[in-house]
Amino acid sequence: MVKFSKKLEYSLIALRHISISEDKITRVRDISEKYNIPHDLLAKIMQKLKKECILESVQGINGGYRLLKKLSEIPLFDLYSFVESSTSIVECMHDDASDCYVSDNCTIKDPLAKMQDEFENILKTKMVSDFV
Amino acid sequence: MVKFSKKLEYSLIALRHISISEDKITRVRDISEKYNIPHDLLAKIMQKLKKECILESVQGINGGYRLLKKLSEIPLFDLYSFVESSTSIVECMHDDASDCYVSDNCTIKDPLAKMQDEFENILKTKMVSDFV
DNA sequence: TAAAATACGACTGTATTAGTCCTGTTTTAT
DNA sequence: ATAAAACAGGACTAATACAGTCGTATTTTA
Ligand code: SF4
Ligand code: SF4
Repeated sequence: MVKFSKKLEYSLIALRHISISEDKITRVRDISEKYNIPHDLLAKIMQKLKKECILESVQGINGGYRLLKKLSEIPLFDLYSFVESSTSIVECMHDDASDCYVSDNCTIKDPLAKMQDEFENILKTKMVSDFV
Repeated sequence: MVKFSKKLEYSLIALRHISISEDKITRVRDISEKYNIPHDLLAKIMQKLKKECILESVQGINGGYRLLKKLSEIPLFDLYSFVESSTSIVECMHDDASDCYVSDNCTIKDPLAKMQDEFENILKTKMVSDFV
């Protein structure tokens, strides 16, 4: 199936929300309550985005998150690859070795590789700001 | 995650194989053995493709499958929608009602819908013959 | 009439995603 | 000081979807 994960959707929603509240520090709880997103899950996504230098965090009782980049400078592909466990449309294109037992006689690898490129290009072309 | 199902890959491999063997009737076993695809699983995929008028079947001891269409006349999208349970990249775009609890406040539906169109256009543009 | 093929529903196993829980650290207001 | 409220993060559980198996029936031919 070709389907985005909730994590990716939640990232988009959260980044959009933070970008709108401008300078102000935004709490995870503000976002999770407004959009009915599970707090703990969203929190971990934000932590991940911090590690990837998209957000910065402030701890403590008045803490929260703030944007480090403009949404127009974040390709959707980045978000996608940060958040998803794999970015390949088929098993054999993962970074680690393939263990597909068809592989040796597989006749469709090359065309699929091209399609993967097309898909990725869409993700690389679109910026997070396109979702605001 | 954005990933094709094995069913779709097996369909492509099988259709390619049948198209190469021209007129001859092809048994499921021929294909499953050659490409290490589980026989029973492939059999059900072929049954599905028969229902969708891509293949015709002959029962009995010399039975098997034969192509009804040219591969260049079968969009990948058709195969995709026959074989996958859902064709939408997010939950709320399924045919049946959405039960995403973000939905009411969701800010990203429209851009995602456009992206879905782009993805589908790739699938509609490519023909199964492009994988031969 | 036995063998070998398709037909098909029900079932099981497995992988991934989604969500929860628990404990820790940091900062601030009181 | 210290309690409250925020981030930090690992471990766990639950839900879902995919992949594969099994059993039985039907069809056809040698
Ligand atoms: S079937 Fe072919 S394309 Fe698919 S995972 Fe295996 S080797 Fe790759
Ligand atoms: S979060 Fe928004 S885009 Fe995603 S499924 Fe829910 S309503 Fe649709």
